[in-house]
Amino acid sequence: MISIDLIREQPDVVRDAALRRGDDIQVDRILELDSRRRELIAEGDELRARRNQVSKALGETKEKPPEVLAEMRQVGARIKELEAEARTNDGELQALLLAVPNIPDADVPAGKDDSENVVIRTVGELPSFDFEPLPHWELGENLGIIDFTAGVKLSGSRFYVLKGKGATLQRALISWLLNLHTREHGYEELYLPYIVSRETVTGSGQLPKFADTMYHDDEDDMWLVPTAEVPITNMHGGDILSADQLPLNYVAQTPCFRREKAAAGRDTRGIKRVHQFEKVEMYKFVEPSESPAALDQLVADAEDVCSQLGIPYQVKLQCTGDMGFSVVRTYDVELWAPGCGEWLEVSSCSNCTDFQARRANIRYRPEVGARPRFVHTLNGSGLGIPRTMIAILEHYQQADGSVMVPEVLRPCTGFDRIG
RNA sequence: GGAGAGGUGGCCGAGCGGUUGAAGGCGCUGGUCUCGAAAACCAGUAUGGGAUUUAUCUCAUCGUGGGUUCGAAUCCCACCCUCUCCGCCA
Repeated sequence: MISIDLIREQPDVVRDAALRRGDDIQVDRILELDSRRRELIAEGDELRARRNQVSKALGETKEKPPEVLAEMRQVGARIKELEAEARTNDGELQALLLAVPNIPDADVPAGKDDSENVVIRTVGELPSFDFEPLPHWELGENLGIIDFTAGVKLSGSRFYVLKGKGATLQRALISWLLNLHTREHGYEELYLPYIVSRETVTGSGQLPKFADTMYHDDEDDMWLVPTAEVPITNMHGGDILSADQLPLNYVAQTPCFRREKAAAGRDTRGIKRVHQFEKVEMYKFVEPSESPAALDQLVADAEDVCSQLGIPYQVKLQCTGDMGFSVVRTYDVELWAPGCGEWLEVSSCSNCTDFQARRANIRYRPEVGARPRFVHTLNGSGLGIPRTMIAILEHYQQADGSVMVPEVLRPCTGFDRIG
């Protein structure tokens, strides 16, 4: 959520920023509702002040003049009217404010979709094969480690089963990642609920706008997490942190549940886009002045994973049209998958500045006695597991159909080759 | 799931219709004292909204939402959460 002060002071900046993303927002209506809001508060407060004064006086004497009581009854009724109008007014205002996206950084390239994202750097040589590299869905089936039929049998399309060394490879990858981030990158590990309340899913911004992208339990009104970002953001919801608690760096591995309705028909082969997948998520709560550097660190941590896996990757800066709603700047990290012949987004690292913090009400006190300020939040995958598995399988495949395990994972897998 | 107890400021805890935004204690910050520290003493110490001549004025908030009343932390209703015991269970 953006600050109402910013819209009041610089409506054009906010409007133009939304247009750069391809969103049209109702700035004029927001300003109108905001000024009505203040009128309602002024009148209501005045009446409440009078009522408080009279009630106090009545409390001090035994006299209860009926005409005063009658007048106060009217004042009370008017206050109720004003409160009702304020509720409707604020409801509409809130809804419109929640639809205003964050302001992209000035140097973020304009563009309408991911085709206009800008490659910042490419690291590592694209491998050449003296045989035709296979896509992971063929490798996985040939090796008996990915069973698509079983997934469909159990749950339907976009579900799969990992078997044998495939399942072990995933488990090894997860523990290697968590070890790396906790031991070398300075993150604290969290184990989180995978099913969260409506309040939690609202605090991080998925509700109300993205309700149909999540799985939901009607009976208890609980939601399956689409990313660890949801519970982590709300860990400190409503808190006022002290400056010496910052920065907070968290890492958590969770499954992510996504209905993928909007992507019907896209990426239907393999495990690139599925309804349930594992992800290791990095998350930072920092002081505002620190957030640009924290974003660079997040990207560096994701890149370190790619380098250590020994797979070529590239870093892209998202253009305005591809950026998420709550971010000012996002870098994607993509691993090269020679079998499907494409760069796979395995991490998306974003600076949300105070946008999420404002919504989830996460503040800190810069110094003892100072007014609380909103923190800045950042998140980045480190990494998404299925796509990393794809890159590993396709990059390390051999002419005989087997797959070598990357060096760094071998202590965790206990084997160096699949097949 | 059943029975009971309870949710008050950073924490503990009083209050149970009217000078209570809230006693008292702890903590924290500043000061006095001290070579320094501790102790003691003194002072200060919530968050958010609105107005503003930025000195200040005002409103809201005692789990949440309603209700009663001139007036609610205090009474009534609903919901949420925590704890204890019983049941069930990985």
